[in-house]
Amino acid sequence: MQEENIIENTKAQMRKGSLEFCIMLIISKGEIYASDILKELKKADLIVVEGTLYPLLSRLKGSQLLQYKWKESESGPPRKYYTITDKGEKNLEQLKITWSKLTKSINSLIK
Amino acid sequence: MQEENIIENTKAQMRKGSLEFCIMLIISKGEIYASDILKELKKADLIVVEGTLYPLLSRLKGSQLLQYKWKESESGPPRKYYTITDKGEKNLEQLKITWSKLTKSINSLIK
DNA sequence: GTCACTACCTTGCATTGCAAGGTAGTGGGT
DNA sequence: ACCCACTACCTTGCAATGCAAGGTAGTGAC
Repeated sequence: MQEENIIENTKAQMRKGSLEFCIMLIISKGEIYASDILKELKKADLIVVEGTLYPLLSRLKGSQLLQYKWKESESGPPRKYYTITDKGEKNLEQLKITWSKLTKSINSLIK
Repeated sequence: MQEENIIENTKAQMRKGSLEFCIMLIISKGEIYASDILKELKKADLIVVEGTLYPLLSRLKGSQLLQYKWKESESGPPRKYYTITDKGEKNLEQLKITWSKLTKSINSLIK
């Protein structure tokens, strides 16, 4: 770890911590494919790269929280469109609760 | 990763992400030693173990965000009491901003 | 002197984000 | 027919780091 980058590093850690949660949130809003997930994350100031996203999507698929369908693109190679499963929805509800508790805990530490 | 423990795992990741931040917050409130930091974290529902805390404190010390003084205990071995440095305070202010932005981003995804 | 307790710290493993590099489909220009 | 740019998918290898487990040492009670 570079001495200069402590803040950047901790920032990155915070982001990492909520990554799965954020991705589940995005996909829960409707079918979407990887590149557009990256764009959504970027819009929310949560920088993520391909090498992070693809393995993560595979993991979530492997845990049956997500599923995908291949769809043709109008221009370019076909895309994997991800959607959330019932199991995924249930998990996501739990994660929302967890997130809410965590933010409460930390906000109480800040005060 | 065990299939059963997806929620626990993601919960753990969320906790990890904010660990450094939380520890800095706790120490910024006044000098404290490792075992009491663990108790504070537990009170805030942020479970951490020794094997995590000690290396982290060393890292933060190495980055000059923290400093410590040895103090005798009334019963038992001496303790390392940690305090935050000026550099640490500045970092912590940055981290508070980062945290605030992150929660806003994620809360906007939740809606 | 031994035991219990507290407090410090280290080792080795597993997870995982990420930079970098790889494969392949589509379509436009020549 | 060929190449090139673009998009989209995925993998490899490295480095960071949380954690279980185990280790060292000071204090005081019996």
